[in-house]
Amino acid sequence: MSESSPNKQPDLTRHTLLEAAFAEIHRHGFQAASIKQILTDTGLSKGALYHHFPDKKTLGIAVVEERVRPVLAALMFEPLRDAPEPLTALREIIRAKARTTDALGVELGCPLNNLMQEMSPLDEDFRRHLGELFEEWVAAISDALRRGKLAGEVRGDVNVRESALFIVSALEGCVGMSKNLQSVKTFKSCLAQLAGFVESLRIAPA
Amino acid sequence: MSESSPNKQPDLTRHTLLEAAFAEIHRHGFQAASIKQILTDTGLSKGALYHHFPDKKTLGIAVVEERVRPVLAALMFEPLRDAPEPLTALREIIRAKARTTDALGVELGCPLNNLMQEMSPLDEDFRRHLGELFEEWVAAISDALRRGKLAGEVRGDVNVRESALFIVSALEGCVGMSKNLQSVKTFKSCLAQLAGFVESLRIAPA
Amino acid sequence: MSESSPNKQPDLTRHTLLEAAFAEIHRHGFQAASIKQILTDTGLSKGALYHHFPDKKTLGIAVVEERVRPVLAALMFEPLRDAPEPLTALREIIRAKARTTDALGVELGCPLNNLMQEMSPLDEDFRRHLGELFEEWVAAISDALRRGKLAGEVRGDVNVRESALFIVSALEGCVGMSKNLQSVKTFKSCLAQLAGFVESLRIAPA
Amino acid sequence: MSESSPNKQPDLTRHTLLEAAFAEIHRHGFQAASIKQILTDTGLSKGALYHHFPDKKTLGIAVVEERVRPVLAALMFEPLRDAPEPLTALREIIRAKARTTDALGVELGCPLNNLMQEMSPLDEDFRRHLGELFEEWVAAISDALRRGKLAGEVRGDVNVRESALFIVSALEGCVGMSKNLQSVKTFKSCLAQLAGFVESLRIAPA
DNA sequence: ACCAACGGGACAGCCCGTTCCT
DNA sequence: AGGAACGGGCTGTCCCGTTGGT
Repeated sequence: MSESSPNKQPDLTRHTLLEAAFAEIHRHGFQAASIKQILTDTGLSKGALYHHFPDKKTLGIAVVEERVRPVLAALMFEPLRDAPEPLTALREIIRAKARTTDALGVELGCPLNNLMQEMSPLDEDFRRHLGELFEEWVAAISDALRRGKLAGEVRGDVNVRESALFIVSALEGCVGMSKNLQSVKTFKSCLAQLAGFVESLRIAPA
Repeated sequence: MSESSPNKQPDLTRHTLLEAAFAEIHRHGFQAASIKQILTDTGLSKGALYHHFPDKKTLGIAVVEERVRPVLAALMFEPLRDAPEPLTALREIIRAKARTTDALGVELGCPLNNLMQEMSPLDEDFRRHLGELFEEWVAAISDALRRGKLAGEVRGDVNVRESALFIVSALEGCVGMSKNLQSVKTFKSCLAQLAGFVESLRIAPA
Repeated sequence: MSESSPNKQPDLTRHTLLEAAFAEIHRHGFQAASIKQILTDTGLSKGALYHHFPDKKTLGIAVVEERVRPVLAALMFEPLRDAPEPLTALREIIRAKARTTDALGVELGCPLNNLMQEMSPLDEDFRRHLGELFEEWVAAISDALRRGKLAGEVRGDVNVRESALFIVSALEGCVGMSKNLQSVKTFKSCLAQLAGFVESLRIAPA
Repeated sequence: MSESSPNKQPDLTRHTLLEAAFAEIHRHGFQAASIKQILTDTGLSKGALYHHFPDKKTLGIAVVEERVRPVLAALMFEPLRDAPEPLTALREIIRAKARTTDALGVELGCPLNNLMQEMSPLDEDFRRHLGELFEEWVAAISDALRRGKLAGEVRGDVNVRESALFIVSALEGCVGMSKNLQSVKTFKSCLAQLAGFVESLRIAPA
């Protein structure tokens, strides 16, 4: 007790900032994201923000690591980790994505993809962090396909790494396309094609 | 004080501005593109630019219409127009893209895709112009697949529109992915997968 | 014949410019008046304007001399010139002003007054031209009062010059006040008071 | 890089800005008032100003409310408030105004009147704030005249509201006129006429 | 007499980061 | 830990005037 006036929950403040920064960046991109807007949204002040993050760039990278990564992991990596039928699991993830995406999701697109598109050519640090996350994603799918082969689910002639790369690329392409067309419907039909591609990797049932 | 003299080739000035604006936008995105930089690059003045374009946005849209569109048409639309074997032509376009793309092309990505990712959620006018161009692209491929069906080149059960959408989406996804990874090699292997998908639409040879 | 392409009616062009400049200055003041807007309104180009007027300031002074002065003379000076009963004529001018002024007249105020308020402290040339016009006005009323004295219409103890100054000042004050309040009604009641003041200069009827 | 230190007296900074803005606006009008000049005059920075006022317009209105209004109240409203002989007090205010006005006062005119002339037709917010202040002034004089009637100082047939309107209008007209002619002398003789008008409202002494 | 093209400067708005204080 | 005050720079817009041509 009698800890003086400062906030007792610095972690909460940090979390609040991260969340608002994520939303602002998601909406406007990193460069156009306004520090002032984040502050207004949170009701905090410059002092709070610059106490937790030395500058805007560090904040941005923290958003990637602490906000984007966990969500991606929960949605894309975990479900594949121990799936007994990895290929089927992958297909179901894609179908789930198609089902759960709504107008807002289509409007703003994938945060990871947005940031990569914008920042990769501009800043090496951003590129490294984003690239690592992307590689993890590809690796998760590669692993799934590899395990699928061992389980007799995936065709033996499939190039695991290249297929995984293509799947992620095509998925991001579908998100981007639907963002531009602002159409949930085309997003779903596009993902259906991707699910078809995934199925084409399966060993034909006797 | 002004020692200048009116240009006899205003169209050239306009073209010069468009070209420099394209390069600047391609490198930094539209919002971060600097008018001043464009002026420095071209050696022209504020007055010159303001004479040809009322504001930055109009300049940006002019870049889309007068600089991005023609290139895209030449590379992607024209070769499909009268091809006797449309599916093969499409596959060759993809392969050609893979061959001709170098480090710079990978570094900056596809101008159309970049602009769509950045501007579609922010500005309705941009979205409309970019969306139209995108739709033309999809239509060009749809037509090709349709003609391929009539020519007995494409399988009858192929959903023409959906396939075309997916092909363009995946292509843009591949470009974006390689931009992020800054890797020409992965770009090519990713396009190879796409070429494989295209081939999967072909009627199996007897 | 065969006079080549230039406009056959340069005076018309000049007049057109003067008229548009008057309107633009009336609406926004001299400094905020936009050359470009005048050009847009007239459909003419920079070349035309700068052929007839060396710069914006000269244009502004020409508006005063060639557009404001004649109107003021017709409305305020002429009716007093040869009036047999000058004081009554003056009162009638004020009443006529009250009758004929509508919402638009109240909205923008008196062009002469507006320009004097804005430009007198800023530019000596403007001040001189506007001051001369103002003095003419005062002189016209002074003359009327003087002639009214000789005709036994105006009291002998009236300070002719001071009264004239006050009448013009109060008139401009009424215009300005009503412009601010955007009220035609108060303009009229204010002018009624002024008419009352003018009447107070009359010799009391026996 | 910044070697600055936060001010301990933010109110002083705000006051300084307001004062400099008042002077700049008084001299050049609102639209032509230069933010940069205000900053130079005060030795403050863009950031300081932007911290206290969101934009130029807000600054301008704050000048009206916090700088113009109090002065006007002290000079024009207060002396009338509890005066036992309101009409005499009003006359004395006018005479005092004539005595205390010097070349500078004549050169720049009345801040309230200047702003009303310039901004009323251009901006509704300005018009509202300025109009309210103006109405307060008219109300102060109306009250005085009304109380004068009760005290047997003012004639019973005087239209209180209209007379008050006219007095303020004529006063502003006199200020404007003298500003244009840059003449202190004519200002005083003009005010003398106004004082005469005020006296004409008095009940003739038995 | 009139025009398109262009020069160059100024302005308000906005932004990110820093410093002192509590 | 958090807040208010402030620095200083940059951007797009816009504007007035000039020049070679027709």
